[in-house]
Parts: sequence; structure tokens; C-alpha cells
Amino acid sequence: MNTTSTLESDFPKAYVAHEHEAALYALWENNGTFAPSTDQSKPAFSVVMPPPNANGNLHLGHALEASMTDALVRYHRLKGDRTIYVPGADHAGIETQTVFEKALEKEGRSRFQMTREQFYEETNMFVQGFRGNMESQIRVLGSSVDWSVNRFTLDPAVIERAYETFRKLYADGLVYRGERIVNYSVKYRTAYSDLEVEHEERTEPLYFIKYGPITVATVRPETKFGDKVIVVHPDDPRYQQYIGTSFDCLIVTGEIATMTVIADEAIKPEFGTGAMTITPAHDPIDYEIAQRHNLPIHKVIDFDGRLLPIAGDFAGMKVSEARTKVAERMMELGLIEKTDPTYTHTVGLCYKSKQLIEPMLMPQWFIKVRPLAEKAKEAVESGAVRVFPESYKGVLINWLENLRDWNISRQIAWGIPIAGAMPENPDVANDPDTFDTWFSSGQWPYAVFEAASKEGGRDYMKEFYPTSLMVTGRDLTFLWVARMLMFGLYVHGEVPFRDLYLHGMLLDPKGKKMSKSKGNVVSPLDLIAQYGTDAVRFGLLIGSSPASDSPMAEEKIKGGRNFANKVWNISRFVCMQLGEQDPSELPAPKAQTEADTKILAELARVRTETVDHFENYRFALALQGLHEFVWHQFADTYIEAAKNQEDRQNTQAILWKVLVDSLIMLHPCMSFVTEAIWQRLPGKWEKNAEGVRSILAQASWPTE
RNA sequence: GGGCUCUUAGCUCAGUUGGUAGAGCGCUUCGUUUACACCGAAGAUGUCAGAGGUUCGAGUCCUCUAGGGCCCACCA
Repeated sequence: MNTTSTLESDFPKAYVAHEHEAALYALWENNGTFAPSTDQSKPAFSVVMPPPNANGNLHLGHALEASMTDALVRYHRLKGDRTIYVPGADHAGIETQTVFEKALEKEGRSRFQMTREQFYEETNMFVQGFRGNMESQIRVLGSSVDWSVNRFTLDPAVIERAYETFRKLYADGLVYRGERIVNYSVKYRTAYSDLEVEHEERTEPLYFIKYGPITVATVRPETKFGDKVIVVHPDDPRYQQYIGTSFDCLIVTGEIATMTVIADEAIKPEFGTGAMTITPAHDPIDYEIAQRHNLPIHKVIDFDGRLLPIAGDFAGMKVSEARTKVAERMMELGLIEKTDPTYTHTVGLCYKSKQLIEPMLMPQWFIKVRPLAEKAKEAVESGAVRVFPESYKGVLINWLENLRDWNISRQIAWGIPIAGAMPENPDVANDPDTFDTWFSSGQWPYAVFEAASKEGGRDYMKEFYPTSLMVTGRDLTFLWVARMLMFGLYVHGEVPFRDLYLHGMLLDPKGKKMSKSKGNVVSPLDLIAQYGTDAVRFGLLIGSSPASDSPMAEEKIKGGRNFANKVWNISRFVCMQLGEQDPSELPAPKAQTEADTKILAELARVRTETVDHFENYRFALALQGLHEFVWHQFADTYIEAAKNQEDRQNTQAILWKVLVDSLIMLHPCMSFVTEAIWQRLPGKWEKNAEGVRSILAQASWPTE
């Protein structure tokens, strides 16, 4: 900075954020400010950013997450910790594929018209375009990440890491390929894990079909073409005489079929008539029953969601259409005894298309998660990983206790091909599928450090893993967090992060969920352009609490802008008071007046409280306390008193001390304005031999 | 079916270990004091959803009730 220029030019009356921010981020980036210190005597503080999807722009949720994380990261850096914040970009498997497919649709194209390689290549180009965009937006948010360890989820090292874990699971017998009922999305032509299925309550007719002497109840008459078995509970007195016997009866095809009655504990006598027929190829419970009794399994529905030739006249018809048509036919045949039109149950929907999930029998890779989940559960229970807020501890444990095997096969192109994991193993090598994105994402915390370590120069793995903290949305508790815990413990025998902080979702100003379809999405970049990054960060952080959703409040952001301006003007005032006085030559501050005593005591108090708040992830309270102190104690009270104080030098010393400490303490949340001021402070104070000002982001947290 | 969570000033929300209610915005009155009108001074506003309990003391812990919200769930 030019120290000879006048105050007016260095400190214009108003702080206009966009005139400073880009240059300040460049200052940090060009000076390697965010590279972790090499001082091994200092404790490490490491955070891995949940890699944003490289398929669009950052949204306000990213801004919230970045504000929180960056505040903590900057706080630890100021405290002198060996701090690293790792950025990244997520290929985001099916998320990206659906976004890209929509883009193709607009051009009248479809992925089904391309080869798989062609589709992959086009998706990759699409993603790489967005990736740079997304990374520049991380800079706009002010995130103090170490770009030298930046990583993409499809980097070769990350893919190899996923393969290595797969091989270990395979060797340990924890992953298997099996033909089982999976959640299948007809729209996207891929299977899902249980977590990608949404549930919705629906009222649909329950049909009572009369098969000879026994009536069965079903909501899916369209699957009743191969009916040969009726299942009842072994203890049901109504059906004792039939168990193990067979009889002939009319079925929907108009033919006479032989029905055999078997008994299975899975049947609930109180449901319907206590008797049902099974469709093993399209229902998980039915499939299990079929397995237990060695029954044949016939597919009725194809991967387009249409009926197969077994359906005779109905073959080729969509399931939804066939349902009523088949029921009508049954009615004509006198097979329907009655219908209950008020029957309400829950159906599974594809979380992306909201279309019905079609349970399908498919050969897929499954992870036996029980042993992995057990370890994760122990880690949460024992506090090996601390959960903020604590109420999510139970939520996490509850989920880990009730896990079923995890289907990691996806029939999508945009992902890590399973085949590459074990080229020598024909079971694997011939598999056309890709991994569930969360299979590789679940390994992200160590994958990034392993990859960085491999590049040589520094053992990041040893220095920074396990990480100190994971900050992510409460919506990812199961999808991502639980998986990271399981893999971290399985692969490296320890939790991937010591602390977990879950934040809530940002809602629109009316308190509604933001979504593209509702058109109520607010762009953080627009807000930043208008008010500045610090203002947006302030507005998102203030008055928030862990895991609870909060509406986006422009008034709070405006308040943040006003506060940034206040801090700017306080600094401006203090610099004017100093005049020609070089702050490095000021005497130590002494409490001479009542106002002096008060402000120094308040400063000490806010310093202690701020540390306590940051250490316990209460950044909203930290910021609130600083806001109150700086604005009302310092500006409104002390500065007003200072204007009339007689011992000018001592007053200058106190003003200076309070200003400098305030700037440092505010820096985690108000990063840009505080650095902008820091770079304009007068005199030789904090300058090196070349007269270059130190960087606030690397300053030392005030101690007394 | 199971779990979590919320109900505090007109609005949006804070309130960490239990100790006589807070912020921002809004509102009222005043002030153009040479840091700031993106400002300052003074001020009004709450039986902290309801009922009961524990306690010397509860917005803060426990139970129940009412009403929101969220999540999980192989209910043919």
C-alpha cells in the first residue's frame, strides 16, 4: 500500500465491497496465505470441503456452509494452528447425468442414441466447463482453501482409492454380487440404494381376488399372471386345512391354474384376508419368501416398466395403465370378490423424477454394511466422533442400527466403472455398471490426503488425517456422513473426522424450501454483487443455530453490509486520531479513565467469549458478541468518550489496541473488510524490511 | 409404525453448563456533534404455546396436551 497517500484516498467514507474483494483474494492466493504452516510444534486443524457438484452454480446453501466452515478455519489459522482447508469438485454421478440429460433433451438428443464412451466424454466436457466456474465462485465466497491440494472426484488417484477399497471389501467377503430385488427407476433406467427412494402416502384400491376357496388381497393385480402359490401364516386357523395342499382355480389369463398353499411367518394374519399370492421378481418380501421355499421366479415387468409376454393380452402395456385394465378383466372373470377403495399405504418414488420405483430383480453389487455400521455406531456412541448438534447423535445411531445391505451398482455412465476394480476377476471385469457416487464420496476425507501425499513433498496423510472437523448439511447425515464414518473406520481404523457439525437448510424469505421448479432460488452471487461477501456471510451466520433451517433474510445481509461499513469507519476514525503518530511507537495502553477501564475489560471479556464460542462451533454467538462489542461498546461508547479524553497518547494507544484486536477477531466472519482495513493501517507497524504490510489472515489471535 | 425438532417483542430469530428476558429489522420522539445517515441519542413492546412436576430459583430439566416442521420405515 502507498503510505504517503492521504487518508481520504486510502479511507473513503464508505466501504464498497466489490472494489476490494477480488484483489484481496488475489493477495491471499498469491502469497500462499492458505497453505498450511510447516511448524510441526503447532496442532493441526484440517477440514475437507464437501466437494460442490461441478454441474452448475453454487447456491445459497453452499454460501452458508462456506461461511461457517471458513470462519472456523480462519479462526484456527489465526490461533496459529497448522491449518488446511481442502477444496474439491464432485462429478456427482446421477445428479450430473440427469442435469446433462436435460441439456441433451433440449437439443432433441438422448443418451440412448450415443455410445457409452461418447456420452461419458460429452458429460465430462460439460462438467469441466462448470468446474472452473464453480471454483471461481468458491473464491468469491472468500473460502480460505489450499488450492494446491484441489481434487476432483474422478481424478485417477481417487478412482484408484475406490478400487482399492472395493478389493479389500471383496477379500474380506464384505462385498458380493447377487441377484436381488432393488429399487429401480424406470425413468433413469438405473437401480438405487434405499436412500435414493422417497416415500409417499397414497390411497389406492385394494383388490380382493378369489382363488377357489381362498381370497387374497393385493394392490397390484397387474402382476398376477404367474400366480401359482398362495401364502398364509403357519398359525392362521382359517387356513390350517389348506396348508400344503393344492387346488385348481381360474386366474386372470382365463386359464385354470394349480394353486399351492404354503405357510410363511412373513404373512400378517390381520392384513387383508391373511392370504396373499407372491410376485418374487418385483417385491422384496415376496422374493424372500420364494427363496425360503425354493419357488420359481418369473419376471412380469421389463426395464421400461412395461408388462412382459407372460401378461398375454396386456404385454407391452405400462404398469400404471395395466393395473386398471387387469382389474377390469378380473372383474369380468368374476375373480374380484370386492375392492377396498380407501386403502392407504406408502409407495416408493424415484427421488429425482418422483415417478414410482419399480422393484426389480437385478444382479448388483452389495456391501454387507452390518459390520461396518457397527463400528460407526460405536464411534458415535463413544464420542470418538462428536456430533453437533448432539440431537443428531441418536438419529445417526438409529439409522446405523437398521441398515440393510447397500446396493452400490448403478446403471449410469457418468461414474467410476466397477469393471476397473478387478480386471482379472471376470465377475467384476464384465460388469457394465458404475459405482454409487457415495461409495467413492464416502472415502473423500482420506482420498484427498492420500492423493496429495502421493504427489510427494509432504506427508499430508500423516499430518492432517484424521481431519478435525466435517461441516455439512443435515440432509447428508445418512447419504454421506454415515458412509464416511463406516469407510473411514474400515479402511484406516479411525474416524475420518473428530467433530461433525451439521447445518440446517436455507429456506426462501417466506420460509419455503428453495427449489428450481418453484423459482424461488436466490443466488448468493447476486447478493454478493449487491452487498459484498462479508455482508452475505454475516447475514447467513447471525442468528443461526446448528441443524435448524432458517429463512434467507435480506435485512440481515443489509445489516451485515452496514456492519462492514461501521468497522471500516471505526478504523477510519482511529487512523484520523493517530494522525502522524506511528502506532508502533505508542506506549502500552493504560486504563486511566472510567471509559478506558470499561473498554479494556469488555475487550478481555469478548476475547474470552469469542474463543469459547468458536471452540464449540457457536459462530453465530461469536459473531453476535463481536458485533455488539465493536458497534456499541467500542464505537458508540468508547469512541465517543475518547473524543473528549485529555491524555491523547494513551487514548490513541487504547483505540489502536481495541481496533487491532477487533479486526483480528472479526476476521473469521468478516474476512474481506478486515483485511482491506489491515492493508491500510498507517505507520511501520507490522511491516517487513521491504515495507510490505503483513497479512491479517495470518496474524496472531490476541492474547491479552 | 418409529424418531428428531419447533412454538420467546409487530416480523425473522438468538438465548452454551438452570440464577430477576435479548438481537436485527420495524415502530415513537429527537439530533445534519468534523468516523460512519450503510449514523447517533432517548423510548415503547413479551403471564418465553398450554397444564402439571423437580428446584431456594426454569425460556433453560421431567411428564402430559395442542399445533407446526423434518427425517426414517420391505403396511401384500
